[in-house]
Amino acid sequence: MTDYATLLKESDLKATFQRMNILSVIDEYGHMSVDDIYAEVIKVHPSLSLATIYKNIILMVEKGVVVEVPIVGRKSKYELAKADHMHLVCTECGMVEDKQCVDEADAVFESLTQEEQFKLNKRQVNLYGICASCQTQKAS
Amino acid sequence: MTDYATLLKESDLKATFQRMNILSVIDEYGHMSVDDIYAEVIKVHPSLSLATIYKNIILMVEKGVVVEVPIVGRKSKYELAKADHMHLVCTECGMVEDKQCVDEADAVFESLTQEEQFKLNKRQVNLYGICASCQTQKAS
DNA sequence: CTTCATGCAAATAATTTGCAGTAAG
DNA sequence: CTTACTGCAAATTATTTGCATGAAG
Repeated sequence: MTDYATLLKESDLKATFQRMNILSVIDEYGHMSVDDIYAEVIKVHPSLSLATIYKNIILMVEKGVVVEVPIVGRKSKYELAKADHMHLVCTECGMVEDKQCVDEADAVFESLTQEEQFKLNKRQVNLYGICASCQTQKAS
Repeated sequence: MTDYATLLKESDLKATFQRMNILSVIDEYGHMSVDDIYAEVIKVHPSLSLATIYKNIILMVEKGVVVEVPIVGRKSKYELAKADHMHLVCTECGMVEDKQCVDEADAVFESLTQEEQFKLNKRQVNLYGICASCQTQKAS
């Protein structure tokens, strides 16, 4: 994914310099909070305002370009919309890693919710723990 | 669960009127945001302050008495600590319902993370969709 | 051109903190 | 008694909004 302009236009959003910057930062790092995005983006475009990030995150989430990933004990992060997947979340360093969904599990969720007349739209699986890198650091 | 006093003392927290109120409200409704708790609790104890709720939620989460449930597009809710389970979250009305975990899925998560040297501590599964009651309301 | 987006500053909402007064154990 | 907890008000942080200017299509 590099063509953020097309992505934006397909969602009826003008392809501004600012929006493309925001998307590219999210894309590059994978999972970013509003503050993370701001910190990165002003390196390239120092006058880009926090308000613009807030406004655009809200818009892009509405349009489905970007997805919110709420996390225990931290501010939400945002990622580019993509195929359903799970998250490994390190409770030490905050790192978030994508992990492919497991069909077996998905099938179970599907049937579970159907029993209950619940119309399932979106699955969110976050696995919290300590990443390999933080484990070795703690050991030392 | 009714003995909030014991629960608190076991966690080295004084069993104050305020804390027992907060716990009983969470217990009664299942999943409550800070504001929800405040709205309920002042019915019984009108002078109980929001600050007290914030301070205690933080404390009780640290002590493991209460658990944060972060939710897409809304403020986090809190529930009493209990056996691992999943959540059905209605994106219309915000209702959250507990649903028992599925052993098969858990086993998969366990092995998936082990491969990766990730030390898994806590699983969080949120299934977003529309609850039966909101579906019938929309139909009408 | 026309419409929508940006940036700033100001407004609002959310959360945290300090501290004097209370209550729990 | 002693220590920890509460409530209030003030401080901070987070998020939203209004509006004049500027850029996209």
